[in-house]
Amino acid sequence: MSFDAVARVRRFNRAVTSEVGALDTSFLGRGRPLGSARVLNAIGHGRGDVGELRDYLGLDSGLMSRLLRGLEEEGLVETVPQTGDARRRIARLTAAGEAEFEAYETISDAQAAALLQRDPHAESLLAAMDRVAVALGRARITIEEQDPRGPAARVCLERYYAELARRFEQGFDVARSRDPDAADMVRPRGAFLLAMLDGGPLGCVGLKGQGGEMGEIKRLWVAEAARGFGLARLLMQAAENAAREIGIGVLRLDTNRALPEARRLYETSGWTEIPRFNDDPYPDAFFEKRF
Amino acid sequence: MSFDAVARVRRFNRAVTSEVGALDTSFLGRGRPLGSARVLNAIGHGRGDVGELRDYLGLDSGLMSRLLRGLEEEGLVETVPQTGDARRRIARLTAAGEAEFEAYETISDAQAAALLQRDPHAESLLAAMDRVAVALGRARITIEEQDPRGPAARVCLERYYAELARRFEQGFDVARSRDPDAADMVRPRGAFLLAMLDGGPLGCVGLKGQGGEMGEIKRLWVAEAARGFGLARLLMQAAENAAREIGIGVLRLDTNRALPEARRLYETSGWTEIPRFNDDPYPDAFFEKRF
DNA sequence: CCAATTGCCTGACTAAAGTCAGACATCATG
DNA sequence: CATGATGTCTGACTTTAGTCAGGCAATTGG
Repeated sequence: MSFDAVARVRRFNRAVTSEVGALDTSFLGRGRPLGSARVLNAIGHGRGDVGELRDYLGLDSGLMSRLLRGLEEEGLVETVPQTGDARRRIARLTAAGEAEFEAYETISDAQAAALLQRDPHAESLLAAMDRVAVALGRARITIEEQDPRGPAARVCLERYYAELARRFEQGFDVARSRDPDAADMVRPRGAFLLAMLDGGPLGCVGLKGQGGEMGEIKRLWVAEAARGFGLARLLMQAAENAAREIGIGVLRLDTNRALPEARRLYETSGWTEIPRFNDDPYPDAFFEKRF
Repeated sequence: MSFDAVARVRRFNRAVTSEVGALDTSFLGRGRPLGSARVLNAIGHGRGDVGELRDYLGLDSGLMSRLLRGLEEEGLVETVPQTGDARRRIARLTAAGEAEFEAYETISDAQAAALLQRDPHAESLLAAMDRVAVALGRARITIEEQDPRGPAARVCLERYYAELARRFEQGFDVARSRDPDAADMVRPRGAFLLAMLDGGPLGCVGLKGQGGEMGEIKRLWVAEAARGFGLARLLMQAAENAAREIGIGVLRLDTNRALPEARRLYETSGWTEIPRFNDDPYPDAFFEKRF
C-alpha cells in the first residue's frame, strides 16, 4: 500500500467530520438538545425497545430514562410496557412526535439533496458514498425477502437493466427479454431477495417458480460498490434455501459471456452448464443445479 | 436523479457517523475531554494562532481561553505573544504536548489502517474516500508550489506514471521518456504546482524552464476522484502565471491521443497544435502557447 | 496623544451530558 | 413461593460545554 493510504483515510475523516458536525448543529436549530434529538430520531427510525435504544446510542440507563421522560413531557413520545415482559418498555412516537420527527427528516433530506446538487457529477459521488458505506457497514448487511414490485426492488432492477444495457454489446431492452411475472417471484410460487444495508438495497436475486419442482434464478445483481464481498454468493445461497422451502429441487438460469464474474460464481458453486432451454435473445450460456 | 439518491446519501451519513463517533470516543480514552483534545490536535496540526484556532473549532473566545489555559496547566501547551502584534497570541506544543499529540495521531492512524486492512479491496475504498472528500471539501482545495522531489509530489508522479502505463497501449516506462530534471522544475528556472486538499495532493503540473524564454508543461495530472471540477484548468492557469513571473513567454507541451480529455483542455484554452519538437517515444501530439 | 478598536482574558453564570447508588417492579427457576 | 436476576426509573451528584458582560493591554487612525 502506498505511503499515503492512511493519510488519505484521514483526509476523508476530516472532510466528513465537519459535514457531520454541520448536520448536528442544524439539528440544534429546532431548539432541542442534541441528546433528545438523537433519541427522538432513533425512535422514529423504528428503534422502540428502550434497551436497544440505550445500546444503539451508547447512553447510560439513567440518562436514557431522563431523556425519554423529557420527550414524554413534551408530548412527543409515549412508552408502554412490552407485552410478555412488563419490565421492558417500548417507546413510540405520538402524532406530535411523528410531526417533529418528520421535521428532522426534512432537514436531513434537504442537506443531502443540497450536497448532491452542488456536485457536478452526483452519480459518481453516490457510487463513492455507497462504496464507503459498504466498507464501514459491512457487518450490518442483511438478506431480506421483499416484494419484487416494492421500491427497494425496483431500484435494484432498474440499475440491473441499466448495467446490462451498458455491458451487452447489443444493448438490453427488458421488453424483448423474458421478463418474469412478479407473481412468480412471490410466495408461494417463488421469492425475491434483497441484500440490504441501513434500509437501502445493495443487491437482489429472484427465484421464479411455476408451482412445480422446477425453478429459475433471475435478476442476480449486486451494486458495484458492494462487489468483492461475497454478496452474490450469499444471495444465491438464500435463494436456494427459499427454493428448498418452496419445494423446488431443480434450478436453472441463463447468463451471458459479457458477465464473466457471474459465470465464475456459477462454476464454483455447484452449477453445471446445460444446453439452451429457452429462446430469450440475450443469454448465451445456461446452467442447472439439483439438490 | 433516481428516487433514492437522497436515501443513499443518508445511508452514507449513518455509516460514517458511527465510525466518526467511535474515533471521538476513543479520543476520550486518553482521559481528556473532547474539547481539549480537539484544541491540542488543532495546534499539533500547525494551527497556532489563537484567533484562527477559535475560528476553526467554532468556539467562543472565553471557552477557547479556558481550554488553552487548561492545557497550559497540564504543561502541554505554551502561548506567546505574536511578534509584531502583541495582542494576538500564538500557542505551540511543549515537548510533553508533542508527545501527547503523537499519541492521538497514533490512535487515528491505527484506526485508519485497521479500516483499510479489513477491506478486501482497499484501493477502491481509498478512491471512493477521495471522491467523497473532494465533494465535501472542494472549497478548501488550493494550488501550492512545492518541490517536485517532496513526498506529496512524488505520490502524484507515481500515480501519474501508473495511469499512463494503464492507458497507453504500449505501456509506459519513465526511464524511456524524457524525464525532466527536478532542478528545471524549481525556481528560478521553473516551478512545480500541486492541487492540495487538507494536506494531501489531488493533482500536479510541472513547469520546466531552461533559463530562456521557452518553457515546457510536463506531468499534468489530476486524481480520478477530483476530475470534472476544473482542477486541471486551474493548475494550468497557475503554471502560466508562474511562467510569466519567471519570464517565460512561450510554452510547449506534448501529449498522447490516449488522453483525450487533456487534448480537449489544451484546445479550449488557447493552445495551438504544432509539429513534433522532440523525439520522446510516447507523445503523438504537440502544442504551443504564447503570451 | 487621545479615542476607538481589536484580541484575549476573567468571572459568573446556565445548560447539557454523564455517573452512580439504590429503589422498585417483574420475571425465571428451583 | 422465596431467591436472584433483569430492566427501568429516581435522586444526588460531577464534569463539560457554552454564554455573556465586562476588563485590560496593545494597536490603529485621526
